[in-house]
Amino acid sequence: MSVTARGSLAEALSLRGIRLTRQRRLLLEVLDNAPGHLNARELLQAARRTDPTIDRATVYRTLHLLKTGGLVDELDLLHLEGEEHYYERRRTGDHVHLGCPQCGTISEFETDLVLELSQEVARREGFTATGIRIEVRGICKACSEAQVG
Amino acid sequence: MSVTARGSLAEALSLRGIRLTRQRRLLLEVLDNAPGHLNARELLQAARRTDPTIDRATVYRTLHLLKTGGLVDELDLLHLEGEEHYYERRRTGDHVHLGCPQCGTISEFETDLVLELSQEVARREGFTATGIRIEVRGICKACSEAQVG
DNA sequence: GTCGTGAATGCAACTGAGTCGCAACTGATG
DNA sequence: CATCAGTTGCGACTCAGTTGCATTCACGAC
Repeated sequence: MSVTARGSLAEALSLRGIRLTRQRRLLLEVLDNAPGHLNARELLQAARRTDPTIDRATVYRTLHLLKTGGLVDELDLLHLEGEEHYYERRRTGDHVHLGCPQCGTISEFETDLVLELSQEVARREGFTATGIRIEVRGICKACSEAQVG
Repeated sequence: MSVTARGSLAEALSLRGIRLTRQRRLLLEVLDNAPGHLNARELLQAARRTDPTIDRATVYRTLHLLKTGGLVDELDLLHLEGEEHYYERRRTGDHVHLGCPQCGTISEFETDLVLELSQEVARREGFTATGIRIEVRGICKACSEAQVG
């Protein structure tokens, strides 16, 4: 349950010579345990439930750190939920975000096509992908079934 | 060269019962003739070269209209060039944006994998894609060649 | 052509995400 | 435990994007 128990994020930080402060540990924990995608405001709110003194600027600075370190991915989820950015822990399996504007649901989908795409980009363009973001907008199964009957 | 000559955007608007005002015609023309991707501020600046009285609010309202009408796609280009959104005319061929943080170049890449992806999403999830956005971050050919020698 | 009307515009004030400078504090290291 | 560069909290700031409202305009009816 704690980040230090799971290890990787905190370890990755200290490996990069980044100081592990109380605030960073807390933010990592919140990100790790979040059920869905969080934006900066939600991350701040959640963190303040544990440490009410943590500041907005710290959240932004930490997110920036995690982004450039490749530990967290920044998404906007097709602006289905708002204009802000959302953040998620970077995982090993690349995945696609599916957003349905009708019900507002964001789901995830894993497919080898993501890997194939980065390979094709490398083969045909000589472009070495370090990160890939795929967001699909459309009508989810539940909504299309509800529409038909 | 003019939007009305090319037709589709302006036509598509009037088909939807959307009034074709002087300002909208101008914005469509600018978008159509733009060499790369424009953000709202750049679009405003470019439009003001022709009509100095056009307002920021009109630009945002028009972009919103074009987005929801599916005539324009909104991108953030992995925030390589800034935190704002960028806009491009929606075309028939789906394409992928390749962004290189080292040189700041955004290039485009067409591949059947985009179509395959939307088909796989439909087959495996029952999700009917209406729009798809793929942004790849990585090292472009020029930069990796420059690095090696 | 001109008229009437609802839609669109310009303007100015506002909201809220994200940034920055700085003084106070603190985690890692010896 | 002393040191100090890196980090935090704070408050002020920037700027993208929105909104309410009075004025203007596109466009169909006549």
